[in-house]
Amino acid sequence: MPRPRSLQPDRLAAAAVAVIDRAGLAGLTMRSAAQELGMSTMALYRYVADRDELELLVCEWLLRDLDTGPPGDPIWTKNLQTLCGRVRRSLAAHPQAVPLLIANRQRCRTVLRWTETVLGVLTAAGFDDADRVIALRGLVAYLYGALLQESLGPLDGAGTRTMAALPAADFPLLRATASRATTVSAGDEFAGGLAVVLRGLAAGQVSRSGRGPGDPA
Amino acid sequence: MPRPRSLQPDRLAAAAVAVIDRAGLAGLTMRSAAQELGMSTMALYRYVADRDELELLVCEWLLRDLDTGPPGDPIWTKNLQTLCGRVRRSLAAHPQAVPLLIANRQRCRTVLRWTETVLGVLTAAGFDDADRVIALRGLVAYLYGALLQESLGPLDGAGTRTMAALPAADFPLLRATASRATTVSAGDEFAGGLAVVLRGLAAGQVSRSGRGPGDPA
DNA sequence: ACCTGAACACCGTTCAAGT
DNA sequence: ACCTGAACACCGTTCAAGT
Repeated sequence: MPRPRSLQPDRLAAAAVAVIDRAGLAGLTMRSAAQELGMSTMALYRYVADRDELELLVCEWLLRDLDTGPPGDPIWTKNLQTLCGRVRRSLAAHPQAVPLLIANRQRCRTVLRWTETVLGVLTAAGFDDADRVIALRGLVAYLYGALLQESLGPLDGAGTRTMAALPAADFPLLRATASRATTVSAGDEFAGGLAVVLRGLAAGQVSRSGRGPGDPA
Repeated sequence: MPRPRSLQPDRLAAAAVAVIDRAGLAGLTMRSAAQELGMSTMALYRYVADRDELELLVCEWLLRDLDTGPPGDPIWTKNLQTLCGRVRRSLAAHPQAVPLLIANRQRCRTVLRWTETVLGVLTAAGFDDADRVIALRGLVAYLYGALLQESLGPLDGAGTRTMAALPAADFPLLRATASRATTVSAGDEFAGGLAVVLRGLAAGQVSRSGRGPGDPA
């Protein structure tokens, strides 16, 4: 006697995100997600093959409203700014989920569509071949790093306060900068760093040196 | 009858890193680290209070040879390039440990000393107040993001190959870029992206706009 | 077909016991 | 003091059973 499915995948993802928001990423388990839905743990396996698939479902759910279309501004750096800002906006309400998105970035279809659009902007701006690879990876490295910093250690968080209390003799600049940091908003920090990267991209072709600074001499 | 300690903290950290290199970050457990040393699991708790402290020990061990002194080049961007390259070099042999370092970045003394030196370079270059905060956080965001990308998805890794096999109709640029990416070395990628950020920093004062692109309108 | 609960092999950590 | 092993409360997942 077949019963109808009691769950939409959307509800499962939303429940998992609710757990993350309340208990952190470490608090998300198959058991806690099931409990959030009032189901047995094993019932989840009707909807996802394993925990990995649940994480992917969460990523798609987080980005469900992400506009991956080209912004269409005549200035290409402005388009990249908009595209990065949209991702940040999608995650703003769920900062603790950021590491989960980064881990699943290469399998999440929405991320792939977003990346295709970013590449369209870069291509129209004249980037090609290895330069386009480096421009994309550099931009995305900043985006992930910035979102991760916001997620793990907000500027007004405990880590910053700890640094502001460091011994002045050993860490004078770190102390001063950490104190000042508490007055910089997360939005200004993100926008300011992104402006640096975009100015660097606009300033010319990217490097094509043979050896990186971290490579063996 | 007191027995002498059978272990130096260094040996514990080295054993934990050996496990990470062999079995990945998920493979590091109190049990696996103890087994690597031929001790009982609980013996480790003579040397660290908990798993968190073991992770911190690993971070300090990974950076034990990191030179945190100012490079002393007359060109300040070159100094930042050197300082970032040193960190990358310290982690080159242990890529799987990168997420662990990022998670512990605010408690690791070596990271703090490195940051103090970076701030010295930025200060000498004329950065101050909020601009210095944003320059530091932007540079570090790139550094963490780039190391994380190298750690989680190397340019010649499975994720890139998957993207290169995407349907050409939906992802033409992503396909082409992923194919091209396999021919870009990790060192060139890191150096190229870093050059973008440094060029952006050198190009002028950082942004002081009131609202970020990911903030609510 | 959908859902459940017991069970298995893990995990970090507490605690009492051995030398 | 240093180290051990059993035990507890977790975890993801397998499997047999219920409706």
